[in-house]
Amino acid sequence: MQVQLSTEFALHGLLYLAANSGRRPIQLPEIAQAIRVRESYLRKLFQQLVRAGLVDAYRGAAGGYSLKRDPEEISLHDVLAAVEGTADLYRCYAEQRSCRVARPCPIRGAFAQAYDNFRKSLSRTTLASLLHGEALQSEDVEWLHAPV
Amino acid sequence: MQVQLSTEFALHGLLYLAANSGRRPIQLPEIAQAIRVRESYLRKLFQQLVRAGLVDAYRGAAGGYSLKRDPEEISLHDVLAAVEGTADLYRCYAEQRSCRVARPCPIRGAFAQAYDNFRKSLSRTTLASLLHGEALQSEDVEWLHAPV
DNA sequence: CTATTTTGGATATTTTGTGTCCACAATATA
DNA sequence: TATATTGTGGACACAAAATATCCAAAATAG
Repeated sequence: MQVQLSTEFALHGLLYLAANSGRRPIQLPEIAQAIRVRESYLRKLFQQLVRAGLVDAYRGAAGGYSLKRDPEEISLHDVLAAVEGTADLYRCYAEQRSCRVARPCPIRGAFAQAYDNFRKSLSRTTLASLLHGEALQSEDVEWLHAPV
Repeated sequence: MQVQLSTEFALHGLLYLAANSGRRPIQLPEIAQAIRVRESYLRKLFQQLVRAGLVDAYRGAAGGYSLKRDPEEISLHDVLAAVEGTADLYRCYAEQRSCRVARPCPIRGAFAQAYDNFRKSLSRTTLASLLHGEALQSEDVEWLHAPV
């Protein structure tokens, strides 16, 4: 049970967009270079983020990406869900094969509740709080801003 | 991010042991049949559970497996940890490549806290509470008892 | 001793995640 | 309108992890 690397990169990319929301659309090569991920890979990732409704994409010359919502409105959970989906944590494989555990299944229930707590906790952290949160010194945000 | 099938099966196996803790060691073929998992697969799983200290194994004729601790003392989290390990949920891959996010990393911190909530929640459910918990009707436990 | 039962290692198969490429569609702007 | 630019979607290759099986060897009850 681990968060995918894709989620980490998506997060870095989104933070870069959040930190540079003044300027309008930012091209993929710039984002890729800033967060040190290969362009070809990040390209696919951003397609997912667009489909998930986290960023807007603009085609053509001077196109690029920008956040669709305010950084305050995009939580860690939103990003995780966008990249990795929202399937149940506990698959209950046995159920499809006439599992005889009680209905409603107490195992599934326990996992669902724990997962819910997890997601609630993640929902409390947003791109904005990561950028200017308590844990982040102002100097540390440097890297997120565009190169001169 | 999903709980592995192995964890589900381990859980079923352990519940069977818990429900039959009166009789002493129970052989693998019986467990496998009871929870409807192929013997060869469950065998490997139980080796993990032994190494993790959740069950005792007895070799030789009349050998088998039994719980090492009381069902009240084995939580969902114990089982999950035994099967899937206890690595950090968020790997922070970028850190190994000179990530410039702040230290301590706020992303890692947020995930760690959420994961902690998740595990705390799982720790509150034990084999015992699954067996005679509120959510489980007495009749539903039938299947966990040895065939006559 | 002997029959039984778990062990540990090797290995095969399937599924999932990671990573790349390119023809095509959309669009700003000259 | 022509052209250069930028994202899209699909296909594909590769790597890693999960799932699954087998068997010779070790341990032990009787």
